[in-house]
Amino acid sequence: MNTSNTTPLAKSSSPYKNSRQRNALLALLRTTKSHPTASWLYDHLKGQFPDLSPGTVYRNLTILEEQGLVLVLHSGSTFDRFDADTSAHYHIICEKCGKVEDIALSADPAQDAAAQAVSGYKISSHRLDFFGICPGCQKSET
Amino acid sequence: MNTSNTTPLAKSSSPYKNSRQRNALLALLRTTKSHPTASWLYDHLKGQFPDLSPGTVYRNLTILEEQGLVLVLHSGSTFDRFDADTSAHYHIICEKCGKVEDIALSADPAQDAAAQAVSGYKISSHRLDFFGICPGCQKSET
DNA sequence: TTAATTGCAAACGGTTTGCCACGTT
DNA sequence: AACGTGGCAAACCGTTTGCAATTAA
Repeated sequence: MNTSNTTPLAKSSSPYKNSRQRNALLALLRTTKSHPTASWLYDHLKGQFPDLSPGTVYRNLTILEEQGLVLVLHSGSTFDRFDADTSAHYHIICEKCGKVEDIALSADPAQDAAAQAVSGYKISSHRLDFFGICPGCQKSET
Repeated sequence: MNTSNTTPLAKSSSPYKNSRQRNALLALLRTTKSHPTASWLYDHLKGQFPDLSPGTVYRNLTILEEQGLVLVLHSGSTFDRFDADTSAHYHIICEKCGKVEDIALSADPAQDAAAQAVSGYKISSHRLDFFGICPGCQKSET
């Protein structure tokens, strides 16, 4: 048996330390339902952290995602959006202004079992996104 | 009434010409269900068009999408995938190897009406993607 | 004291674009 | 002839990364 005190810490693969920037980032993301972009988060955190760099925002978003505290939305643009609401819910995306909103349709967890049966995949999740024109953009349509 | 023969062609905003490269691109995309990337398409077309450039592939994929002949899949990677099957169908994505497959679940068009009623959006489509581990990757899991 | 985190700046990589010659109509 | 298209190369832009200094534990 191993009697030394140099025993490798069993799978302590993520020894995160506390970070003011990361805490503020998560707090900010939790104040909004607008599914902001990294650049929006960066701009809004600069008030608190004048020397903030984009790299810090991206690194921390990655960590928060690993921790399961944040979801990344690949909404179809060239940039990603982020969501601190990790409960099962669906989104609706405006094809004109690019806005991403939650949609009040209850998520159906049974879908995963059906998909698993049909595909042989081990399903972990699904996403359902609707595309259309939001009420505001409908008014101003040409 | 307008008797001149310089009448602007009413909204002829897309006077596409025929193009060997674009025809071959669509033909190639129609031969596969693997939802290939632009780079895969580029590599496979180089045989026919040794001087082919990536720009041509991207420009033509954009045109084919405008024409409704090709769908762009934002599967969560840094790059997009393309699908010449424009019928309503859903996808399943392997989180390990990145493969994208069609899933044999019938699409439900009624979803759009429900979403429209609940959101006030004018819905045009929805996408449903499942995430999980494919049979092949399950075997080789650590 | 150890190691995670930060800011900075440079690099990355998929995609887009300007330019001019070529192909299609 | 008119104009969409192709090839080439440079630009673009959101994101990632290497590095030395800072900060958390």
